[in-house]
Amino acid sequence: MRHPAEDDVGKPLEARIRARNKAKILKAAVQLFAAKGFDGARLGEIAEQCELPRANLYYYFSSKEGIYTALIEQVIAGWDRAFEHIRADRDPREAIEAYVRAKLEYSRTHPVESRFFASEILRGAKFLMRRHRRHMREVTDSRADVVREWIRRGRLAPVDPHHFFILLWSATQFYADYGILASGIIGKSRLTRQDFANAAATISGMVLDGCCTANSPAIVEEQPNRLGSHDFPSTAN
Amino acid sequence: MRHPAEDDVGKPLEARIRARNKAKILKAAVQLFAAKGFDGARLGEIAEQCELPRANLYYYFSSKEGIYTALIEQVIAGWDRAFEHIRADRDPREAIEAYVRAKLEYSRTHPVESRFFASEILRGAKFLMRRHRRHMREVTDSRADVVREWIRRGRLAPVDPHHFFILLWSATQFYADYGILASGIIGKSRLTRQDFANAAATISGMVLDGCCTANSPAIVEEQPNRLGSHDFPSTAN
DNA sequence: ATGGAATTTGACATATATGTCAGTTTCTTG
DNA sequence: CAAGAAACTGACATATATGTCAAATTCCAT
Repeated sequence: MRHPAEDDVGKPLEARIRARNKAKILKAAVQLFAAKGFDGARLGEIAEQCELPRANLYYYFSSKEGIYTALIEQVIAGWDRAFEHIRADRDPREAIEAYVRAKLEYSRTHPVESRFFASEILRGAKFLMRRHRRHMREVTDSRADVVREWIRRGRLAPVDPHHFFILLWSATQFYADYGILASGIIGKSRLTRQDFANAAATISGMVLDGCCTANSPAIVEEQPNRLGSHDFPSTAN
Repeated sequence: MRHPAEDDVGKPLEARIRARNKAKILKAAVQLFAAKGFDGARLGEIAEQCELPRANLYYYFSSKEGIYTALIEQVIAGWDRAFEHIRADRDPREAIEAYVRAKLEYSRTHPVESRFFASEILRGAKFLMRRHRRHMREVTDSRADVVREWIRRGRLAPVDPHHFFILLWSATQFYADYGILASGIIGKSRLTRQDFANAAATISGMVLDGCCTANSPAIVEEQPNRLGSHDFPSTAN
C-alpha cells in the first residue's frame, strides 16, 4: 500500500518511523511554506532540509497540497487556544490582559507557524476550506457573546466585539508576522523577551485605559512612571 | 539599446508607450506578487494578465527581480503619507483619529499594494534593502518624537511610542492584509465602506479612551473622563 | 516617404519543478 | 530465520520556469 492510513493514532506500536518522519517533513515544510508560500516553496528544498530523499515525501503525503493542508489543520488548532481566556465569569480586565499575553507568547514561541497561517490568508486563503472558516467564525462569535455580556453588565465600554477582537488579534499577530519590521522600528536586530513584555504592556494598557489624558492640557510635571527604562535610541539620526 | 534609461522623467515627449506599458506591467505584477510572492509568481502569468508577450517584459525590465524591486520603491512611498497627520502642533486626539482614518482609507483603496508589501515582510524582507529599512525607521522615529512631545506636555498618557505605532499600524493594516478573514469574522462576504468606518471608530475609540469602565462595576452613567490611572500592567520586569 | 530608433515577437537554451514507478532495502513478527 | 509488510530510492516522464536573441514590425522626425 502506498499511502497507508493518514491517521496513525490507534496504532501506537507499528507507527514509529512513520510518526517521526511525518513530523520531520511538516517541520521543514512549515518553514518553507511560510517563507515562500505554496507556489514558491519547492519540495526539493523541503526534502533537503529534513534530510530525506524527495521521492520519500510522496510515501507519506500524496502531494505538495497534501502536506500544505495537513499543516493548516495543525496550525488552526492553535487559533482557539488563546481565546479560552475570554470567559464571561472572569474579570474583563484580567481576561483581556491574559489573552494579550497568551497571544503574544504564541507569536514569540511559534513565529513560523504564525507566519505560515498569515501567509495563507494573505494569499487569499485558497486552501482554507469552508469548514475552517466556519469554525473560526463560530469560535469568534462565541467570544463576542462574552464581550456583549461584559458590556451588558457595565463592565466594558460598548465596543463592537468583532472589531475589538480584530484589534487585539492584529496587534499581537504583528510581532510574529512582521517581526523583522518591528525589530527594525524598535532599533534592534531581534525582538527580545523584554520587547514582547513591553508590547503586552502597551497593548493592554492602551486597549484597557486608552492613551488620552484629560482633555484639559493642564499641568503634568511629575511623570512618575513614563517607562523610563525604554529610552529608545530613536534620536540617533 | 535594450534597456534605455529606467527613468523616463525628463523625456515627456518620446516616452508614451514606454510609460504606459511599464505601468501596465507593474499593475499586473503587484497583484500576482501579492497573491503568490516573489518565488511563486510567474512572469508568464504577469504577461498574460497585462496582455503583453512575455518576452516583451524583458524589454522594459531587466529581470523578474527588477520588476519586484521597482514595485517596492513605488509602494514604500505610500508608507510615509498617513504619518504626516502625526504632528506636534496638532491636538493628539484629532491627529490620531486622522491617522487611523487615513491608514484605513489606504487599506480600503489599495488592498493589493498593501498585501504586496506585507508579503515581502512576511517572507523575511529579502528584497527590502538596508536603505529602505533605514528610511522607514527614520520616519517612525521622527513621529515617535512627536508622541514623546505630546507626553511631555501631558497631552498623552506615557505610552511607548514605537509599540504605540505598531498597534495602530497593525490594526489598520489588518483590514487590507487579512480582509478575507475580517469579512469572515464579521460575517460578510466583503467589507463595506461602513465596516471600515466601524473599524476606524473602534480603533480610535479604544486607543484613545480605552474600553474599561470604572473599576467599580456599579454605576456607569456619566463618565466624563475615566482613565485616571494608567497603571500599565507591569509584565515588564 | 524614408531611414534610424523604438518596440515587438517567436523560437531557443538552460534549468528545474512535480509526480510516478519498479525495484531494493529494512523492519517486524510468527 | 523466513516471509510479508513497511520504508526507501534512483531514474524517468512531463511540464514549465527564466532569460536570450536575431529578425520583424512599428513609430516618428526630417
